[in-house]
Amino acid sequence: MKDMKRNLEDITNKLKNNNIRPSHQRLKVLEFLDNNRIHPTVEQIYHSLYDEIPTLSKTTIYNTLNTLIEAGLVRILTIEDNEVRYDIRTDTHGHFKCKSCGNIYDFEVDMDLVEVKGLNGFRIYTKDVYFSGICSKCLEQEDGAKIFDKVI
Amino acid sequence: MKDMKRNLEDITNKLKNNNIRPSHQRLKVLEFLDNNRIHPTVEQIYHSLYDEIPTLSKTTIYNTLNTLIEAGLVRILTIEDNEVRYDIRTDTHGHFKCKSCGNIYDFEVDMDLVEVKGLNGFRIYTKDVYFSGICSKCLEQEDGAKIFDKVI
DNA sequence: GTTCCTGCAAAAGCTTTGCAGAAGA
DNA sequence: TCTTCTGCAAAGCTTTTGCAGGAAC
Repeated sequence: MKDMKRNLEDITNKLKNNNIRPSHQRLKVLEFLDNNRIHPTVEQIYHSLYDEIPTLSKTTIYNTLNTLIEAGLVRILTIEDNEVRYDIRTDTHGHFKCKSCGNIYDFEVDMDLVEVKGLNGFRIYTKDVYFSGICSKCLEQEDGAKIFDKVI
Repeated sequence: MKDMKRNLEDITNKLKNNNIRPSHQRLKVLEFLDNNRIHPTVEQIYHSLYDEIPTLSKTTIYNTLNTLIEAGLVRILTIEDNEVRYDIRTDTHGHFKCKSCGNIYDFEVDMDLVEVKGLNGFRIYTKDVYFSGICSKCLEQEDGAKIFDKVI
């Protein structure tokens, strides 16, 4: 288990290695993404850091995220209409959105095994998989059929 | 090959079966989506129909699309940030976006064969697959390496 | 006649831009 | 000192809402 100091050092180096100045705000944003794997929106990041940095502005969150995306340290998730989310995991993995609680879960998927027809001669750079439904926690708490009726 | 009249009749029935009044605007929007499988944006639909219906408003496009989505006749594609697209195909299929020409291609994918880890006990309703890269046409036209440098 | 639809204008959100002062190298 | 970063205010876009007139049933 990493201690906080070590973690901060890692994040600082991550930024330095990509020629991004490790400003306080940038460190905090990247640290938040690293510690909270919830695929947050700009609003969530802003709200979470606001107590700690009362002078923080949303512009800075946008600036920082765009910088991190350009450097390949973060990627955008366009899971659903009108909610842009950000993910610190940049390797290929799937996302599941629960229609009941709204949480987004990561899952592992081996896309190399997927059979695809109609892309002969295409060069593929990125592969994304997005599922939606009801997560196990929500299914335990409520009657599944009731939820089904609610969301459809 | 279907003639135009027959096609219009089909579309009218499709609306009627879903308790949606087959107004002129709605017919034209659905017809456009059916004839042009380009996963258009609101802007594209509006622009394409404007010549034919000069009184058309974007509000109507939005209203119509939301009605069609609610009825399950159309679905939203959230392929990339800040461009919402609409698809008349509602069965499971993949989408490929070419980073060079921007076109979106459909492809067939058998998601039942995909091995997934981490979703035990989850109920899955929808499965979406989104790839990006360079399409075969663009690869033929230009040197692949050059395009690669350009988009990365 | 009654219900539903269209489209204008305005409002509401989210994201970007311009820029001046602050911070960092 | 010089470059880069932050954050306020304003602008730019996309989408939604309120509503009055019009169309469909």
